[in-house]
Amino acid sequence: MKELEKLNHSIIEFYDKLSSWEQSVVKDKHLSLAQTHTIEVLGNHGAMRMKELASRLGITTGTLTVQIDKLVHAEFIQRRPHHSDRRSILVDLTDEGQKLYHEHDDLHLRLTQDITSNLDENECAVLLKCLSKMNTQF
Amino acid sequence: MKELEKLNHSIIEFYDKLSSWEQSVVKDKHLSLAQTHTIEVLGNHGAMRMKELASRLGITTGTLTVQIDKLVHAEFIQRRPHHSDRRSILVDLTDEGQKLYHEHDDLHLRLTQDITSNLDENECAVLLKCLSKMNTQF
DNA sequence: TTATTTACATTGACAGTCAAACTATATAAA
DNA sequence: TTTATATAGTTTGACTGTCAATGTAAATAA
Repeated sequence: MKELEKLNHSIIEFYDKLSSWEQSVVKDKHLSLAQTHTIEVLGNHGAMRMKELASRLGITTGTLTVQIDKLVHAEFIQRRPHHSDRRSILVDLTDEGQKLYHEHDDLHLRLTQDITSNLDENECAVLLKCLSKMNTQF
Repeated sequence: MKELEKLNHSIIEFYDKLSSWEQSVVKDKHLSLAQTHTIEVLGNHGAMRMKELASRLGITTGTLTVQIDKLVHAEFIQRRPHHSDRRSILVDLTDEGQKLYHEHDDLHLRLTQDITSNLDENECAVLLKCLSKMNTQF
């Protein structure tokens, strides 16, 4: 039980620190957290409908519409018609958006490299296994 | 290098899932994420000055003032004079606020229990060690 | 053909946020 | 001591992100 509490505390601390890191990273650029997250999801999963994107982001389509308007205006995102459903719209990254996504992804990778620099090979392997198991268990 | 990318991806996924979980937890109650976080920090560290609390939350004192106003009104937080500096104000949880904090903390503990249920004893130990190292490395 | 459902957009009303200006107190300099 | 500067917290104005409710067009079911 005591061990579980330590683990719980460590997870919360880890989450907080990641959160601060992300905040400071986006503040350095001229992007908001919400916009970055939108670009992140599109970069990870590719073009998708508004409905699906909103669901992945955990926001309503109304909110997303406004969000996408801004990102289209900033030329990071483009709207395309859906091939079979004329009600739907496909949202996708532009080349500029892709570039931004990869820049951000690189920052993440560098962070991961930094914070795992004190872990040995076995620890890294176990950590990855634990994270995978936890992610499926969520 | 490939292993590092997997780790990076797992960390991002873990962070996203924790984020969604927290969002849904606070939505179930009638509290905002920001308010919950404020109560969390005060519960973890005890009474502190506005300045320090704002810094820990990563917001300005102006923003915090408004936030605390609401939480004082909701009777989860109280303002107290600072013993030696009359410019400063100590912010602290009320009994009601403490109760709320423990409720939230319990939810976190239960989540940790859930997501680690498929890890064996050794994995848990290594995970804790990795998280601790990563937290100090940040 | 009509009714219902679905996808997205629009609007109005709030939180949360910051930067800048303000007040009161503390600290340093003259 | 008196004055200047720095610090803690508050207030205000502007902006973003958010939802709920409503609207519009297209798809699907009756």
